[in-house]
Amino acid sequence: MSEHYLAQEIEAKWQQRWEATGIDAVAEDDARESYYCLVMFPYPSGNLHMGHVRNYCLGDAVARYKRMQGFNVLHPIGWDAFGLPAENAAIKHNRPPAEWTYANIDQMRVQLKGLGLSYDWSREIATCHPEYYRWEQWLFTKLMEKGLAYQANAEVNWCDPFHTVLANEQVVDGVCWRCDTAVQRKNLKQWFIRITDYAEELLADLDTLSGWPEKVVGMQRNWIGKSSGAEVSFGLEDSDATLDIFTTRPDTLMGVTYMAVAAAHPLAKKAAESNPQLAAFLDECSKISTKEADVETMEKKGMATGFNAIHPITGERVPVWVANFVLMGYGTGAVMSVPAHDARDFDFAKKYGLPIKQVIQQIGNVWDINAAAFTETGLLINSGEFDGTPSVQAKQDITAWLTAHEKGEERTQYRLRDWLVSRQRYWGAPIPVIHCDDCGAVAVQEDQLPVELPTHLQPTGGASPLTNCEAFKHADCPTCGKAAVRELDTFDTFMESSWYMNRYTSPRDAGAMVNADAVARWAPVDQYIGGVEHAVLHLLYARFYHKLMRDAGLFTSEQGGDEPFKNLLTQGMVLKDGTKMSKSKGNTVDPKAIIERFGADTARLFTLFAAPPEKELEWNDAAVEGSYRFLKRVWRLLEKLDNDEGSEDAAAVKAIRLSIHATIKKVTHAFEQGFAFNVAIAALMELSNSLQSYEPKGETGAAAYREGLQALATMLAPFVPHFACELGEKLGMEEVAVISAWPEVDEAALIQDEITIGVQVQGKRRGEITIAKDASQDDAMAAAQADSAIAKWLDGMQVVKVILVPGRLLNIVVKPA
RNA sequence: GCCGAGGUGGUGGAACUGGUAGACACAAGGGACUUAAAAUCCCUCGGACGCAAGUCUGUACGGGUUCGACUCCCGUCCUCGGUACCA
Repeated sequence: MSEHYLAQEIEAKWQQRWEATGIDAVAEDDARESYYCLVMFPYPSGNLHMGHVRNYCLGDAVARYKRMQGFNVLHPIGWDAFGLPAENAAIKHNRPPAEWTYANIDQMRVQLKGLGLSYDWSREIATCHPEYYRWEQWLFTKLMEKGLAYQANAEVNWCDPFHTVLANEQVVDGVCWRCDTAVQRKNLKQWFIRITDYAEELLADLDTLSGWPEKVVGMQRNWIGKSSGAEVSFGLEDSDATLDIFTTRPDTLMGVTYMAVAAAHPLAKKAAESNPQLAAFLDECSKISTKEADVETMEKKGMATGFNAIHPITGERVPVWVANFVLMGYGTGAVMSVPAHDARDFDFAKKYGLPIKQVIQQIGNVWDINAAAFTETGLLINSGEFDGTPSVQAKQDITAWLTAHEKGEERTQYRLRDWLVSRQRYWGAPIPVIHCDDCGAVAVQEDQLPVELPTHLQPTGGASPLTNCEAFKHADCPTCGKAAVRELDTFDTFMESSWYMNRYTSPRDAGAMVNADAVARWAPVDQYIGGVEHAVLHLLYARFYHKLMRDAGLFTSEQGGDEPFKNLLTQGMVLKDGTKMSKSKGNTVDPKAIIERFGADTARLFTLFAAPPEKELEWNDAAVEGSYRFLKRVWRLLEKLDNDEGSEDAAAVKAIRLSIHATIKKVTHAFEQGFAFNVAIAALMELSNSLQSYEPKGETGAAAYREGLQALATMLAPFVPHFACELGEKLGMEEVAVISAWPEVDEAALIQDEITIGVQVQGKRRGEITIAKDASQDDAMAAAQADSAIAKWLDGMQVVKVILVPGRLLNIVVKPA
């Protein structure tokens, strides 16, 4: 038996066999317990990149392991097929995005199959199919009925030369990526979904997500950003209008020395009418991108409007300024400024010579208020009747005062904003609305769905081609029948990726968005796996959408749960040269080359071995070959399979069986606790090394060797399924990657009579001793004293304390006698 | 800026609940086999001193807690991800 390991041949053989037997398709009537393993579906960019490979190898390892544990595993795949890159490619190659997208899907499907991933291909979906997005349109019309979808104005990045809206990604250093022109803010009427109505539930249910990484739960909690404070109404001099603001620090209200409003605030616009300098400043403010990072890191600037607000308690006049960091649409577009107790207000006041009035005194210390803002809590000063009150109490007292005088009230505020779902783009799902001059925005009726996107249009880089597509544009008003026009915006692609996990449970259902029985059978997803970059947006929208679907009556809490993903594994990025591998950075590694050279199993093994799943993986071409060499070494273990010459060696058999079963325990633990596959594979390598140096002697010796090889083949199956199946076949086993059961630990094999532990003196390692497994502290101490290497450190010393950590070490604390 | 994560040999990483730092690999160097090469096998491999035995030192940096700290606490620096129109 000296055949070579021929990866390509083996992989083709097993892939054909799996496809022919349809082994990965799940049956609804299967009696086994259900398990739903989901990987984040890919955007069909055309080529599988290493991030995909990592994601899908992790998912496949989990799915295969669960199958081997006896579960009926749903493991589906599909395509997140709408999006900006298709439009960019369409412009570049002068062919419609649909053509490009479908060609990419075909290409990537072949690549995925080449990796030997155990997907149920009969459930494949693509979000650009009308049969898919029609249900998203349907749900949107239901949300309109409930008032959960609405229209409002919002600012976008506008490129004037191209006459188009720019995505944040297309704004580089404040200018358009293609023409280098400074972007402008433009106010457009857009569609929103009221995710803020669900803020409280989205926040509360985070506590139920025990199977999620704490960091993701924390990030979502911060993103939702619940804060309590007060809404305060400032008067306006010579006007009946008020200037309303929200503050989390009503205790600092007496320290307000100016107000700041957004450039787009009506008050700012009004002031600019008679002030050309201010008008120029507002124009300057409109040339900042809408990215939060840009807004927060730019130089803070402002200008007085000439208007004055009236302080609600003192009645004093407070100047109103325009500030470039205050944004219209976040809250009321106005803030109160307390330079003494807010770092940003402090810097702004210093810059423009505005007064700084300290109203909170640090307890037990004198704070130099001219050096820095004091942003913690303390005792009130300079606050009239509130003097001497602690901050916490003052928050309540001042809010109560405002409430009593009808100048404010207690309020809870969320950082979370409503979800803006309309995009001024072509390659997306049409928003199912018709605009009628008489009836306004009317939802398309259910029997008229889907509103199909014309797929033949060619984007030009300017306005969406839908705006010129007469055939699409015109429709009759569903209410009055008059000629009207369709909504020409399309949905944010996060809409499609927010509910695909539920659609997979009944992907071909033509009569409903999801089938409640199928949801009951599979949902929620038992294990979701995807990139950590989705920790907030995608994962928050999907949680929200799941609740929307539940509340639309598509399934009940009992059937589908209140949360879509029970357990979450956020894999780290695949990096090259220390930065995210991405097409736009041109630092991608093509998995194809690795598969062609070493085979899919080597590619799979390496991506799982090179780093723990949740950590970033720094790509290293040279290290891949090591994984290949490991497979070859395992392969050669077959050569000793039928050896049994020599006389039985009970000690060697005991040692190898200990090694086998300790490995089973370790690898199983990796699957059950946190998916440390890199450590699991290292353990399998150690077992392989042990088997390599082991000499099978006699009948029991050969039997132990076979046991070890079979365990190795079985445990390799989730990682390198083709290799494991071939190895298993040569060992006379059933198809290990699909049928065989996961090996069980023989506890008897793990029992050791003697163990070796380290010995420390003063916490420093000075030697080791071999003692009985259950030796007492005195026995261990005696053994240590009998060891000359250790004894010399005890010479002339008095033992103060002895610490025995069972199975680990002995630490002897001494002092000079 | 804000939120989150991370920093351990030349490299990727391991180290259980605070308990022998560097498992398992990669790279490198040396050797065996070979006419030669590939493949394979064996040895060395954090740093300093030392012929060696060994001793000291070492987990980004500075402090602290502890019999004992990569692990816990305080502070600093750096890198990466997200930051609502990339997906």
